[in-house]
Amino acid sequence: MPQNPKSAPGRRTRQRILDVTLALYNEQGEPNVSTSLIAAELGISAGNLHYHFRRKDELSAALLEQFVAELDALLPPAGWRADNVEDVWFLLHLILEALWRYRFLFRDLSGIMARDRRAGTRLATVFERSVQAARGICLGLAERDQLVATGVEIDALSNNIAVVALYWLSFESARHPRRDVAGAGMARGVYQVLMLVAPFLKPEGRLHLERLAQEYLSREEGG
Amino acid sequence: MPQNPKSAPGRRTRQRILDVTLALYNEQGEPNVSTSLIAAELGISAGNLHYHFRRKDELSAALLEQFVAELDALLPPAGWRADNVEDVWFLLHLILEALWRYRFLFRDLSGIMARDRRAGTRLATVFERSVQAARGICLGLAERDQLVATGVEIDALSNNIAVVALYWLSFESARHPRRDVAGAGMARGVYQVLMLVAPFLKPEGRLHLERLAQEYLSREEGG
DNA sequence: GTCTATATAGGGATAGAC
DNA sequence: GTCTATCCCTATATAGAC
Repeated sequence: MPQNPKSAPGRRTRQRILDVTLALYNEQGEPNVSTSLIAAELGISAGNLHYHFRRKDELSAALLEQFVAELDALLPPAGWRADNVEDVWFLLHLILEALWRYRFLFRDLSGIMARDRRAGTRLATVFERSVQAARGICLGLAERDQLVATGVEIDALSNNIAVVALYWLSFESARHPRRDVAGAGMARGVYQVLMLVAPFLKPEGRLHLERLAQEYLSREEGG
Repeated sequence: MPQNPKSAPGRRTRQRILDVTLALYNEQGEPNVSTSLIAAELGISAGNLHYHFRRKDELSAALLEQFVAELDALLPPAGWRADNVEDVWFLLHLILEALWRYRFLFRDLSGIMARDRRAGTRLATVFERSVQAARGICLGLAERDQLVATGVEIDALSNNIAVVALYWLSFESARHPRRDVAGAGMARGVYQVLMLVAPFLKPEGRLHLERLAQEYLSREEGG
């Protein structure tokens, strides 16, 4: 693709800033990262940084937008129903990857919401959609006679799926400071979520899941 | 109780500072609360505040100690086993109350750990003990033939109990910004945790639990 | 678009009087 | 123990040259 030497570098700089900022936020937490640090890390001046993003919260807001966009693309639409356990597995894996990439957001959730009300609404929407996706998993498997549960149970289960999926990585890194959580942590997260569903599966599906799980976990923890 | 007018006011001031700081941290997040704000809120000078706590992190650390102490007193000892579902219910309720009182900690978990390694270790220990307490619930009910699950299932279940118990309140307040989460939120949290255990209970215990749950939830949401 | 230099604010922390 | 006054530093943000 041809690149206009006038405009293309600008776009790339903007994106480079976003990338580096995301990395720093994830490492040290948004409140602990100063604009000067970001600029230094990029090898540009603070002034230049402010040319691209006038204020720090514009930068943070842009990252939040990226996150919401990525998760929005991943989360299935409103009426969606899961087909089978393998699909659920794969979907969960993609979602946990996205959560890991933007894990800084989960550090100061209420702080973000307190400072910027629009951001809060945005996050609340994503959370709500997550619960709905979880419902889609349960209802889909129920409609295909793979899962048996009452309405009340599905309600509770959907909530618990969302909580474990969203917070598993935070939980793991809090529990094991200075351990690299990324790879095995995500596999384990998917596993934990599916173990929520397992008790409601019919015996054959449950066995199938357990076999999948063991294989998956050993592969991830070995590699 | 007789109070020495020389020493008693000092002790009370120190505690008043801790109380007000805790409230502000919970409302606005630790990084967003300045020492001057704390002093203003208390109606004392910044200098006086620094007389009691030389540096801000000493203040934060003191609050963390309070939290660990309170939770430590609540969490059952290592070899503990649950007797019945009612006890579990009550225990969970007390724990969620403590988590709610110190909810600011759950905003910037990794930030806290990054800044102060001792604090991180401290929190990791509490998390670990929470998982062990969850195991104590499962194993206790299993030993009394109220619960049926394999070792693998109990492992996964213990982790999930801990995650939901620890993060439920964060989840709820992120999902419903500007709603008062305290009362109904805690009841709902206990309910969600017990719904994790329910599928592994024997039929009679499960029914018993469901009846308890409905009653409890309606009471809390009504009042 | 990028730099250097600078303004301005705010927060943490100290000194010394009362 | 408490106050007032003040210092120092860091961080955000701006101005203007290149």
